[in-house]
Amino acid sequence: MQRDVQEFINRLKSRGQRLTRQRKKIVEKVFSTHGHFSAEDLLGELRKDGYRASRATVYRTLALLTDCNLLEAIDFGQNCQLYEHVLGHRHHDHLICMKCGRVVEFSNDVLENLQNEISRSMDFKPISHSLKIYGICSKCKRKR
Amino acid sequence: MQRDVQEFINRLKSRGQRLTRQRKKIVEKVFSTHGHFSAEDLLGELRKDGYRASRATVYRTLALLTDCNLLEAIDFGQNCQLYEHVLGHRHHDHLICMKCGRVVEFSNDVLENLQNEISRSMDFKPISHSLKIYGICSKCKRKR
DNA sequence: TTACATGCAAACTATTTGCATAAGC
DNA sequence: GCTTATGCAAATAGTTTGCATGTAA
Repeated sequence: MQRDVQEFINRLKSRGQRLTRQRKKIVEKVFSTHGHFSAEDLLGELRKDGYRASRATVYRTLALLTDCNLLEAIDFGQNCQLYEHVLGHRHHDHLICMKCGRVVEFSNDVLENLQNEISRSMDFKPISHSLKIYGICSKCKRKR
Repeated sequence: MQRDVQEFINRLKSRGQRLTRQRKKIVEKVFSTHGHFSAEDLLGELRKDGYRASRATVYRTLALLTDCNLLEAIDFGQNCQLYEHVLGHRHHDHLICMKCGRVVEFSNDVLENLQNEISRSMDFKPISHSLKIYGICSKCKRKR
């Protein structure tokens, strides 16, 4: 958390951009939150703290953090853009429960390597990827 | 193409729904088009043919086709919902060029099996998945 | 002091919906 | 003729933008 905030300040400086009151508050909130969150979630959290930042500034700051590679934007489809921390979190993919919406992370090196191999065999230079497996999570399976 | 249209008619009937002039025209266009297309692309194609169907009907018919499992809706992120045929097309994943936007399909059984294994090892019942690998395609690599 | 950031409200994009009218079966 | 589908225009949701004003450095 402190490290992320510090890193944000560094990257802002190196870009000649400013650390405003709003950015500071937003970034602190972003990095004290865990898991995936949306712009609207974040705005709600800020308001709950009695802090009012404009919706536009929240969106602009999320874009800035993504651009600085401190946040990753993950598209969970149709108007569902979520964000997650980058620093200290290795790359992972997602299992998404179609019943309860729960998102579970996983990572697997064999899978990563295989994807790279496949890409190369198609003369394609892989840079990043997104894998989402949809199905039924353990809790929901048991409920049936 | 004829098979898809026929299948659509069958599924409509079994649902007690009607084959309207608009649906017929839209479905013919959908299945004579290859590759990925958006609702707006489709509407444009229809208009180019001098045929005017309302935007609402195009959206409603695409949803119907998806519901009938004749089309698959693939989310290419942020306001980029594309569709592709299902019948006669085995499951595949996508390589997406970050330079030119070209989309190349691939499929790999080892990859599929591995995903299923991983899911099971996490007590998750996989139903479907979406894998997109972003990078630079062969043409764009050569251009550099 | 001056360039950059904010807040507001309006614009935008893709999509959905309510309702009167049209048309399959 | 009854019920489903269409077309329109308005609504929606999430996000972006123009511009006057505020503020960090």
